[in-house]
Amino acid sequence: MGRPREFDADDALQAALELFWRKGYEGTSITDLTDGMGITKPSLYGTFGNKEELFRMALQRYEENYMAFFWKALGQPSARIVALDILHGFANAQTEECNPGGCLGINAAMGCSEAAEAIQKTLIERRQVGQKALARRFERAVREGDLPADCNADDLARYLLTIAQGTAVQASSGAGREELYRLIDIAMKSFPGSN
Amino acid sequence: MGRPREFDADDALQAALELFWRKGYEGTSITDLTDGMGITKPSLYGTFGNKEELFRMALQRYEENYMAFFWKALGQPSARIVALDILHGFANAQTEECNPGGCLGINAAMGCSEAAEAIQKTLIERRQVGQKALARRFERAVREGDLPADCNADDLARYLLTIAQGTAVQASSGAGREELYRLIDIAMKSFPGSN
DNA sequence: GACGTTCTATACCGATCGGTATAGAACGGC
DNA sequence: GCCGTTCTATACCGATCGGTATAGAACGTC
Repeated sequence: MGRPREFDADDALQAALELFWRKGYEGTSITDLTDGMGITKPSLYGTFGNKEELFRMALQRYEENYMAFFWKALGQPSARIVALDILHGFANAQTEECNPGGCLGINAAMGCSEAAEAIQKTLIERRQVGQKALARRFERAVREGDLPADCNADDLARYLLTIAQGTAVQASSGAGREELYRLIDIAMKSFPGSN
Repeated sequence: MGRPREFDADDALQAALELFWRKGYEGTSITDLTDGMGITKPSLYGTFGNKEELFRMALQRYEENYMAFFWKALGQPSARIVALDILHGFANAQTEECNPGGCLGINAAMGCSEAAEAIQKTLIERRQVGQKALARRFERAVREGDLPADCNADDLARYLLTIAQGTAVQASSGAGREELYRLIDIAMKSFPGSN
């Protein structure tokens, strides 16, 4: 029924994802997208709706394909391993050779015009969802005696994700994986029970 | 000699600085600038050259008026106080009520189009200048016995500025000063000699 | 008070922004 | 082989982008 599309929508979405990752939401123009995805504008709008919807689809793909380590890490048996897996997972994603540097969620809309504020808000919410989930995991660790009773789970979760957000900036500035790993070694000395 | 300008160039630059701080380099349009600065386009171009030059002047003003604590902190007598002053200084600047949230250097051009790559590169360089200066200060501390001999000054400087960059993201996402202060308390547990 | 100078105000520039209308090409169903 | 459908290609839309030309207004100087 109807003419078959001449491109692979999944490949095109991946190309869009990488463009948004590198150049941000507003920094990526429709022409950048059509060129990089290898499709024409009507194909883009017909398949993905519009720029904002395309970005949201790319963001979902990003979370599924690059941030999966985060939710997997929450299942680790000890809080320390949870923390280490998360920091190493972020460092890996931010410095993968074949990826753009840094983090899509940070690069996309840190500062932006009014037109992108809805996207900016979404990205802030996504960060807070992750932070809250990590805090819940640490609360459980406190209840289980895995973390000391006087440990503030919210503060500890915020601390770890602040490190991850900082490494995103570092990676976008050219830092390599080994440097981020050494940084994580230092950061983990703050983790309860390290001394 | 000629008609006197009807606006205060310093006030106008401050207004531009705050716009760039909040909306980033590309997210701030010339119309945003002329509206916010209360001047017309010919006045803007006549006084500040063009958008890029205006941004660079705003960046210089930012470093002088909001980042001065950094260079002052380097003069503190102990490495620990240097580190604390720097982290608190960043947290203060990033959460000042009358300021836009976060950090101009982070908000301005994390992800951007080709047109802003020169700005992006400048901002990366400015971060590295600060990181290198902090590393030199810690090297001195190692020589003076203020930090342990096995302490890697480069890694420690990177760690602290990664925290600062992370708090910039947190502040742009709505975190308050008290939350950042508690985060800094945790981060400082990694600092050599804390236990 | 005419002059050169420096500002401001308006109107305009080509280019690009995100998005779409129109026409034609490629399919399955009948 | 014609039909409805769905894709693609081109050309186009108004709006906005950064930047400027032109004209007039406000000054000090002579």
